[in-house]
Amino acid sequence: METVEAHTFLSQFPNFSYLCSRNYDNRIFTIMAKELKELTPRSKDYSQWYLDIVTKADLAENSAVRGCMVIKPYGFAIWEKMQRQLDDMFKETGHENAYFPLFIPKSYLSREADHVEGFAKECAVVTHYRLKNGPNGSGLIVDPEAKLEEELIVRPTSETIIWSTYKNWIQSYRDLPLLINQWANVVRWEMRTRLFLRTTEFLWQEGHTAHATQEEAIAEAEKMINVYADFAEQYMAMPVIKGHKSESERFAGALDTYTIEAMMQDGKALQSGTSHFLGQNFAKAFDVQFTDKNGNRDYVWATSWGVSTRLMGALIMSHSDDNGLVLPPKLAPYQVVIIPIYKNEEQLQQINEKVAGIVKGLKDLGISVRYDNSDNKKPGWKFSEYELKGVPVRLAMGGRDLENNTVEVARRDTLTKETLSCDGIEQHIKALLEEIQQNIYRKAASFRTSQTREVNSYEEFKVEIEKGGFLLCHWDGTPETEELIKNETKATIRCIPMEGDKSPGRCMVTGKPSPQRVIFARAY
RNA sequence: CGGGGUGUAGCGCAGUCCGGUUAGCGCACCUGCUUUGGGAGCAGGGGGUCGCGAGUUCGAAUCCCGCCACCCCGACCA
Repeated sequence: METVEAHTFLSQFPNFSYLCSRNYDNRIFTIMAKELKELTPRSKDYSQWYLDIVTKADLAENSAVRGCMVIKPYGFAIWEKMQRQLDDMFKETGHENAYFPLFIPKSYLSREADHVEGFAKECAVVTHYRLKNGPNGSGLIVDPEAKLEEELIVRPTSETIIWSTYKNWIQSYRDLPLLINQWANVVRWEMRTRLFLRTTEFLWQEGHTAHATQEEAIAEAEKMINVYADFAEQYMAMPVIKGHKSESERFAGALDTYTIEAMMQDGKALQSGTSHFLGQNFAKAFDVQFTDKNGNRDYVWATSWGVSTRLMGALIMSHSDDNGLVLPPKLAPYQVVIIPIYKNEEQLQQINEKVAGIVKGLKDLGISVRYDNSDNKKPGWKFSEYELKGVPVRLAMGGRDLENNTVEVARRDTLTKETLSCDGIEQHIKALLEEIQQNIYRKAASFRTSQTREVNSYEEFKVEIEKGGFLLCHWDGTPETEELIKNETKATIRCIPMEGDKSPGRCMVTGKPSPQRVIFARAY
């Protein structure tokens, strides 16, 4: 794929300049610009559209916040919907929320060998606790007198601080299982960032559980990957494949990592959530033992699992089209927007009255609705605005509708519209929202199916991987073969699927036996 | 850390090679009138240390030197 400068790209495809913002922030978002180019079927000469979701942090041109992002109110409303739903699902599965410190003493991080190796390279470190005025008015400087005895790490993930706390919480089998979730921000100083998908600071939830037995911990890890898959499919309308990570793609410190993998509209894979079986590694590193029913001491068994604001990127990249966002009704901050079309104040009053009844009817059915009768924007402007924001259903009411007792109903997913009677419109819209939710999912699922294929030889693989999508192949299970394929094709094993065809075969590279096909793809 | 590129109005850009009126254009913003069923039209208006510093010159956005910032590609990664 050719390389295109972000601004050049955006000037060619101006309706994707919703990746820019207007009047808030002057940075272009180069997120996905190259990839989204493939998704741009047409182009209108709009030059200033923006999507009120996110801006890249621009704090005094400070490179220290490079790769961070500011989520604007509308974007955060989407995140809140996701967060609330996930939180409900965690609670239904017996988890409780708690909050742990942002700072982790450096020594904690080094307790678990694999863990430190995985994260040490990308940690933000606090070394001092005070500033002072520099000599000759040179401004604020770090006070060299205020050096910390032990540096503090800004958490890249919270295993270490949480397990050092669990040590004090767990004495007996009666304290188990311990099922805790934390909503928090974490920092990973990646060399290269991508908006939403890999920001330096991000919001996420991390669950950390402790169990009396290995079986119970494994069951927990599986349970949570299923929760994530349900959320992705039922709420985000994004089909995912559940599976195990290969050894080399595993979380630092885990014995097994479960993942859900989604396919974006450019055919690339996005790891959308992970759940880890940690064995007794952290229990041993932090000396968390309990006494069982028989009076024996043993280390507890652990899991951790998380999803992040990356899911917002996944949502955008799964469904968006040339007119902007397409939100599944279950996650839309408002599911219906109503726009009046009027020639004068008197007519607006009539429409206001008519619409009030519809708004009430919709709200009674649990549908979130916004009536935008602001008079500083024209109807056409509003139409485009709410399309950009991905509002699933738009109603328009004007003079003609007043006379005929009708309303115009437009759906975002298909961009079609029809004029319907106001009688029973609320029930119709309720059904329509469900239909849109399903249709978005169907569309994504059939796309994924069309981009997934079995490949049996490495020669064929090298050709097919260039076309994108998921390739189902036999692999001999060794890190060496995996590494070879990655180096030669940039494709990685996304997962070893938990479901589907499990017939054995022979590795496409080495010819050695393979128990089942695994998914290869290029990934974000 | 390597390779490439870019800094000019709130945003997107032209102008730089080849120095020369008061630095332009589109969008956005403000005012007025007409409009309102897919991002309105016309008229008028406001807004600039040309990334920063030093130099060459009668004269620098433009040439030279130094610095800074940001973006893309790669290594790394959720």
